[in-house]
Amino acid sequence: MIEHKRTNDPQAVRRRIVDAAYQAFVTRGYLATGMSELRAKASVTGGAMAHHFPVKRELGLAVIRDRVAEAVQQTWIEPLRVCSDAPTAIDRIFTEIIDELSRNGSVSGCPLNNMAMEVSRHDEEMQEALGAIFAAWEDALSRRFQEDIRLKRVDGIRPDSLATLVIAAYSGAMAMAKANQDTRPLVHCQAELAALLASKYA
Amino acid sequence: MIEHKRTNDPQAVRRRIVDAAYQAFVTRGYLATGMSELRAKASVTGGAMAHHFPVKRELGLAVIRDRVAEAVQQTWIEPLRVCSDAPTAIDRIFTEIIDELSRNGSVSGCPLNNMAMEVSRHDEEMQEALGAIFAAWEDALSRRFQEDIRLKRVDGIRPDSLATLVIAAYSGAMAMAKANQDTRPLVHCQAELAALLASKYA
DNA sequence: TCCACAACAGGTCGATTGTCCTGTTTTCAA
DNA sequence: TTGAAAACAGGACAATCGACCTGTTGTGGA
Repeated sequence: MIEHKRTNDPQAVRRRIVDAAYQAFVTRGYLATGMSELRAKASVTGGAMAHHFPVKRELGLAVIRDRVAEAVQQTWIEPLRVCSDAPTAIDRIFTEIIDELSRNGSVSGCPLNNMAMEVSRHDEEMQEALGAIFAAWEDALSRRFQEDIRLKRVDGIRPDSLATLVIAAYSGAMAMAKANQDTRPLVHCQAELAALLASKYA
Repeated sequence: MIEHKRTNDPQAVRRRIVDAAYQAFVTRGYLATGMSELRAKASVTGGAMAHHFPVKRELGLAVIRDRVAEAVQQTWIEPLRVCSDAPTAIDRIFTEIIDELSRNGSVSGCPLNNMAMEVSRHDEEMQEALGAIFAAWEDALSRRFQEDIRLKRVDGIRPDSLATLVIAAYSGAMAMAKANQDTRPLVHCQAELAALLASKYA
């Protein structure tokens, strides 16, 4: 008799599945990733997968709520909080991303944007979850601009629309970089945004 | 005996297929659209479909080269040519798009961006075709800025990176608008880009 | 006129998709 | 200690995917 040792660690199994799904969804895409592929990557059986995520939708929602939101939080919202002002944070974030992309050699795109582009039209609940992350992102950036205004670091800007422009430029540049595997769009946008903000900040 | 009248108009059949595929690919997505769905939409049989497009890849390539390239040409490159200067063209293009989206009530996103985000990582040939369209777009915009410099309408700008920023902002705003079905990101970016360009143009 | 081939009809094919099933093992509360 | 439910194993399931098949009809050149 072969002794089949079961791990029976539901939290760890769930984490393995969501980790594998997050990595696969943002690199290969939600639709392009099959459940069997995820089972293999996460080293879980069909039974375990079905227990934690009976349908693919729920796995997608878990990835969005747990991982994508966290990624935006760490790469954008947190740096915005700790840096001295918005332009410094934005410039640092771009540099960070460009360096990381140069290091591993391939551009997989912005996780939030990737998911949003693919699934938002198909699933209302995912659309809401993704929209909430976009809103939080814009809100954090807009509030940072407002704080800079309050601290007399800048004048004559519209925090809301400027925040939208920065996010749009970042997302768009990421999309272009992903499309032809080239970091140049990000470098260009970093330079232009820096120049734009420098002209506003004294 | 039922008389089955055959149309036998290969060009029209091909056009029907590519039209249906273009519309489906940019609204529902390339992977999410099945061949059977396209057969129904284009009202063609499996035989006709197999004759014109034996594999789905070729249909995707045809859509990119015939329709997506044409869409970018008409919505961006042509207006850039006929308007008095770049800022005017950009502002008009944004207004046009926003109006169109408000009219039909839903945002399906930028055709080029939609296709690029989904398939560029999976297929090298499609990536090249999409990259060429992006390059032509950037080139047209950059050349327009250069011409404005030559005509002494503007000074102290970097045409290349500014062109990248405009395209990235547009693509990103479209993605955000698509994600939560709201034209506001486009309106914000239009305003910010207009302000940015106005400060550069005398 | 005839024939080779393009154009099309209509159905079939294996592979893969996401989902779900029946058992077995572990956990935890009573 | 016992029983119920959670956690997991391993495979089966129908549906759908893209691809491709054989046959028929139209077309244009020799």
